[in-house]
Amino acid sequence: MSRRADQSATHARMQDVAKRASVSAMTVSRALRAPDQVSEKTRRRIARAVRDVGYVPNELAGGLRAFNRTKLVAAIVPSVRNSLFAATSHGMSDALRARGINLMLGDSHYSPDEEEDLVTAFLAQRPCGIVLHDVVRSPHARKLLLKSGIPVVEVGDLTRSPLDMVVSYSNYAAGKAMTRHLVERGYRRIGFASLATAITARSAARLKGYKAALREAALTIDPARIIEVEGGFASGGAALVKLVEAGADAVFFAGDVLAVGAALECQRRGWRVPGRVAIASFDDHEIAAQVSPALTALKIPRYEIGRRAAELILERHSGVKHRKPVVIDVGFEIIARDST
Amino acid sequence: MSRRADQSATHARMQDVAKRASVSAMTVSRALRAPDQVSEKTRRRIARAVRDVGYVPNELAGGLRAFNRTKLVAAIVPSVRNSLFAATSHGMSDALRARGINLMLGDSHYSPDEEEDLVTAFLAQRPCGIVLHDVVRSPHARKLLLKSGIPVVEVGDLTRSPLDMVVSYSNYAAGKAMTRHLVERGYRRIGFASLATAITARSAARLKGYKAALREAALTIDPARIIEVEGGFASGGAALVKLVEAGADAVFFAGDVLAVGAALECQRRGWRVPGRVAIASFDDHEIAAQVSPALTALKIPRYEIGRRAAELILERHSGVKHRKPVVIDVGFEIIARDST
DNA sequence: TTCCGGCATGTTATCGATAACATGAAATGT
DNA sequence: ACATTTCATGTTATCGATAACATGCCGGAA
Repeated sequence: MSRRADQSATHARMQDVAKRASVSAMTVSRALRAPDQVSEKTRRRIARAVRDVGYVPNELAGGLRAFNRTKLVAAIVPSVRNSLFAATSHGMSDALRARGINLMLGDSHYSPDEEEDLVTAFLAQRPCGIVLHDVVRSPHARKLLLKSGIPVVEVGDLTRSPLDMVVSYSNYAAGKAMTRHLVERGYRRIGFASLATAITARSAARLKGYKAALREAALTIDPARIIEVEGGFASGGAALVKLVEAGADAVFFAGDVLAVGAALECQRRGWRVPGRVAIASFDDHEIAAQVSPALTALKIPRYEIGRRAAELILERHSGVKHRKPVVIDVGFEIIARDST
Repeated sequence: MSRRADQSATHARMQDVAKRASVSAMTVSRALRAPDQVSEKTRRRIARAVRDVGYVPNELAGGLRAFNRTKLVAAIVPSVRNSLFAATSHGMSDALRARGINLMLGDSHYSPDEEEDLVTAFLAQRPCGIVLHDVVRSPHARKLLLKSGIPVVEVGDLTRSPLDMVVSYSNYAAGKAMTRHLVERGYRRIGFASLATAITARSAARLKGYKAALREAALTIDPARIIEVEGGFASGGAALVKLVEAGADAVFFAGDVLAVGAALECQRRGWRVPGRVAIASFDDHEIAAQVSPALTALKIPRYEIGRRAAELILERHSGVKHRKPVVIDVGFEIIARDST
């Protein structure tokens, strides 16, 4: 009896397929990866043997020998619960599946420590690419990523000096553009609500854009009209109330689903939007167009970002030498609706 | 010069660390995985060498030799965009990270073909566990999963005969319970809207529950008051209008975010809820409590499901022999709010 | 006929880590 | 003091596939 007595709970090996098809393992390997190098007849025999034994290639072994890589792209998001990242992941996944590459997904919970752990854990799996949905703060993690030689794409914000490549819109420009939009509509006491700027660099960039637009319009920047809150619908409602009490005639919600929460709060209170207060949203969630009034929002091409990021990784793999650093600005768009 | 001339774009190997610390590779291996087998002094020397060269273990090689598995759990969801699956993934991820295990995520787009491809692709990576968010329809995929000997957890619906293990609530029982709730509140012409029952077995089970409850209450089942729609807010609104026109005095939305969309539609039209029509939601999204009126909904412990699924996989790995089949019912709860 | 070249297939070495076994020194027991 | 265990470490073989090289066969050019 062979060393493989415990047949039941084990995968068939290429060797098993080979024996069944009366060829060598190498021929099986070729039949699967380079069918044109194998004669029609043996190829058919092998295909049958593969099905008969239920053979599933071992990418662990194959990847190790062939390029010391798996056919997986690692993605690290600050929070899997956030549907924005889901859209980007979706774009990546679509672009990668065509090439037989799958996704490894990790959640850093907005923590630099967890981010560093994840980077290490993922690098250990030898992915063929890495996508980071936020700026990498840990210096050690940056060092490891650089050293790895693996294509890295950052998609959180449009930095000028990416680790390797970046695909994004500019949070600064977007924050500025939307604020300018509010100024143009005649609002003068514009409030700003976002997630904690200390933990997400994106929020900080948006805030800078907001301030720049106000300065440009010679409006005063009132700290009482700038607040940071947790994510979530309820939180948006609370923020709105606070800002209106601070005298805001419009509020720019630069985070998560805050704006929708604010709009719902207004409905409950019977506040007219605009009129009592205008509302602008950073992200164009499907629901932003459904509440009444429909919300003015920034449309960020999230899916597109994922797709382009994946394509960059694939290009790098097929030997394209990018002129570094690679910085791709996908832009954004303001969808003016009834809330401003 | 060694075969490793191209230092820049390559990972350091255990051998490199070993040389630097003047020990054998095996000692490095032990220092990392079983530190108590290595003396304090050499352990420190190795730790320093690891940092100096920026060594990241190669799980490809390690996994191959040690157990022919990676430290990854594969999860297949029908759609990554759906935040319900995000909650479950989150629960899994939290439970797994503590053991250094990460997540591989695939999106089947509700297609059995893609599901089969994904199962194959994931099995090829030799994950240490698999979680399926839907019933596996492809017989070939089922065969492969069984043969693999890898712990498999299904979390889509509470089937009596899982492939291996199942952690879920009963879609049938939930559909029945919510319908009964509506009956008890006095509604007699209860409509039902869900995603296509042909493509998601879950929807079909919910529909059966709905019908059973009506039969139990001796109410007629009117096909004109049962419709299938696409997911999304807008879609829910359209469904509501259609069902009200068909004479419904209450609608049970058994899918995605349909109920919220319906509530928003009522706001736009100025329809009183309840009064003109009552609305019940299958899932207790955060937003269901935020719209006015707040929606009656089923609370499904999504996070909990993910956590328990992960724990089952971990148990299996630490040698626990479950008495198969393993069926865990996590139950559900009806949160009665103002919409019914 | 002879020789060369392409085609289908086989053989061997290897990817990087680790299980299994081996070794030598220090510690312990009697 | 000697046998025996314990502990820290080293050596060798191996996981399963594939790169690199080798072989043998057949057909056409010379």
